[in-house]
Amino acid sequence: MNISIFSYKQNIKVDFTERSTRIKLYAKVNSIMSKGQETKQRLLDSAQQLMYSRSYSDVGVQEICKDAKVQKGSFYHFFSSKSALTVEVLEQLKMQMIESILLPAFAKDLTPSRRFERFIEYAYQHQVQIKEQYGYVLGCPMGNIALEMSTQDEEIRKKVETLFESIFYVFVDVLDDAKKAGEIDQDADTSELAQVCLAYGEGVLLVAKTKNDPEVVKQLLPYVSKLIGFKGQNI
Amino acid sequence: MNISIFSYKQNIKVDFTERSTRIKLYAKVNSIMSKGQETKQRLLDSAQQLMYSRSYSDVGVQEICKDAKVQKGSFYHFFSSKSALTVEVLEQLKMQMIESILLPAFAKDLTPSRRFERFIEYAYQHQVQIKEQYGYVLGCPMGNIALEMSTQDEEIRKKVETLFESIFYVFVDVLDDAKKAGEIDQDADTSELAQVCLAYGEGVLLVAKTKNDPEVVKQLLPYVSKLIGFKGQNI
DNA sequence: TACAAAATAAACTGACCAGTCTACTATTAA
DNA sequence: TTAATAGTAGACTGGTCAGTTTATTTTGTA
Repeated sequence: MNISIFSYKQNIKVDFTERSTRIKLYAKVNSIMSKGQETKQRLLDSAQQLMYSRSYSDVGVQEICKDAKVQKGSFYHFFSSKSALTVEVLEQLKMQMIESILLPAFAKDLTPSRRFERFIEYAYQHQVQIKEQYGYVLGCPMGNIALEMSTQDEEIRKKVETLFESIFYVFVDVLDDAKKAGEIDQDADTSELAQVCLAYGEGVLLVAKTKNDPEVVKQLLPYVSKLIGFKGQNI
Repeated sequence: MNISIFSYKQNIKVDFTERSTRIKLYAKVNSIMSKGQETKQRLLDSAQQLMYSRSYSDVGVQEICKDAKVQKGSFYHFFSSKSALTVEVLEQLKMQMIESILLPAFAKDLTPSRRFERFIEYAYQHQVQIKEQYGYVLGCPMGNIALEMSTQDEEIRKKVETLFESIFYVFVDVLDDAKKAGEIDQDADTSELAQVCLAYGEGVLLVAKTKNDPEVVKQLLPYVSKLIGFKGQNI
């Protein structure tokens, strides 16, 4: 139950709060992690796993502790509340998402439009794997929590909002590249297009989860190129 | 707490399970409703309101009963479970959505592309009103429940899936009209485009809810025309 | 008016909720 | 070695959860 959904490297911090997508790496070796930090990490991993496969409300602190083999006293030693834990889970989720999907997909070895194609393939493969593993398409872990918790927990809502911003900057970066490469209109509003891409991606994952069918991702996500307006392309 | 979110007319059944969007009206006067049926309706309305403004899990049977001024015994007289109630709430939600937004927006007095513009305006105005009323953008009540419950309650997931199908048929209908009118490509796959529209709409509402900002709807939803590929249009 | 069915009231399960508390045991640094 | 700090253990709180049960009242119909 503690295998991470994304392949996960410890303690790599990526800063997307600046528009430039410079990456800062604070390399730390796993073995340096103290016993306490390992316990905390187990709690974060269990919580992430359980909440993603079910929901925030359906997973209790007790169950997270049991899964992580940690006592309740320890839980509240590391986290002030379930909500505070969730905010940290979301941060971890963002790092994993950027590292294991966005950065590889949008690496600059291909043309911007090809990067999008690779992104679509990764997103599809990811949902296929999730369905094999859990029996359900789980969609986007951030979108899921956002819709469930936005009206109930302002800290969580804000956190998801900033996560979306981080992803947004990744899209802006590729779209700016596309503009430079002449793949899209010179007067395209890349900032607005990035928001559009994010929204469409979330929507496709929502529908895929509802239908419990990863093929929805494969079928619908390519339409993102229409949204962006890549020149000379028919999906 | 019992004022419906959508203006609601009783007992009008719209059949969108057939691709033709013929409407069957079973007109029933309110006063014919028996006292028991009124109680049931109060439970449905309270549940809809409370679950939309918060979430499925955060609203308990007890709270629904209190809001509807109904005793727990009565609740379980009308509904076999909270899940069964929710399925009926979803059905009611679909009817209201079709009646108060989709049918008026996509009425055939305008060209298909103009109907979409009207739809966007309605969707935007609706979220503005919701935010005024609750202090929060609540997004799509079906999408919300879908993401929260799809992996936990198969009946609810299936119900949302069929609701999405009903909405899908409405979109197919307009898109077919657009094809006939020559507003889109003659070889456009209207069925696939309808799915794309649905996904994008859900995505935009998800982002709007996350940012708690109805303006997101106004800004992003118009891009749907790019997705559809209306000829000679720049958003 | 009589009677069955529909509806309501309210107390009651047993399980679980997030979070607290106190006592205990490692770990670290002086 | 000592003392402080970090981490762990697990019982416990008051409250809520979905759902049950039994008795009673209201309603429609014959």
